Amino acid sequence: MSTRRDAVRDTLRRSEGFRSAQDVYAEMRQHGAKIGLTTVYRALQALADGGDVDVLRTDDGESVYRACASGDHHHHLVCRRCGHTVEVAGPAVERWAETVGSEHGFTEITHTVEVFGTCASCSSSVRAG
Amino acid sequence: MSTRRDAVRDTLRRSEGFRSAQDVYAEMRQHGAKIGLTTVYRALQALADGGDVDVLRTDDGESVYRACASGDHHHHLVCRRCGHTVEVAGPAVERWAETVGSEHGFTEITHTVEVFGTCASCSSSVRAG
DNA sequence: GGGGATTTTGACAACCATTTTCATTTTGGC
DNA sequence: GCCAAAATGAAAATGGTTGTCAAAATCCCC
Repeated sequence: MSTRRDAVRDTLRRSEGFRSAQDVYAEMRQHGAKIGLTTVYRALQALADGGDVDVLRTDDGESVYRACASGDHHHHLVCRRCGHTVEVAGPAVERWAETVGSEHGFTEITHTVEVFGTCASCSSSVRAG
Repeated sequence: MSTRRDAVRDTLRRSEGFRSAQDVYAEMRQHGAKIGLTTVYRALQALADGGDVDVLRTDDGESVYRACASGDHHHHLVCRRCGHTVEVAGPAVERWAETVGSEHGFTEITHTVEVFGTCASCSSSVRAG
């Protein structure tokens, strides 16, 4: 009985980058899906809790979601113009975080790492335009 | 005429970790300062724009501010229990972000890195309590 | 299938940090 | 002192997100 949740996940999978709850809702409605905003929020949360999608916060405080290919721990390289996202691994960063944390006596160390930039196609279209 | 702004900065300096705008406002009022919430927000923004304070977002979307000792680029090791914060440098991370970005054709690369953990005194008080 | 308990759904209201508005106060220049 | 420009702050607006609660769908045991 998770038709709705599956629909939300599918919508997310079809997207290249991170999408907000409101985005997902609008897109689903546009495609004729009969679903409420509340349910989209709940589905997104459940998906995030279950580790099926990754969440991050934009600079203006919106939560954005993405169905990632890898279930393993990874980070994101996000185009700040078009939102195109590449999943990247960073073993060096993992080790660094762990080291710097324990050097200062911290335990149960976690970290957030996101890399932003302008992707190749966006920088060429800027030059062209 | 930046008495207010200076007062906000001073309040921030007296804090160990990151504080929200509402925190700063409440504390200033408690100490008898005559200042409005709007002004605290404005001062915090100006300070952040000028690079005098660092900003980050909590998991629940609140913006929190900190007057950092170093004006240079650095990251934070934050205790998730008491908020105690240590400024850390990560040259390896800087290089990694730059490398991973250009490998994928991205330019104008920036990054956000935060490390969370439980600090020594918090983990010992948990064991004791 | 039937019936009742349980879960899911979604329209709407409530929340709450943050921003905007706008009238008042303060400041700086002369 | 006087005026224009900037700063201030109380109150209202904003907007993403969450809570409420009644209706609808689903499950489960018979």
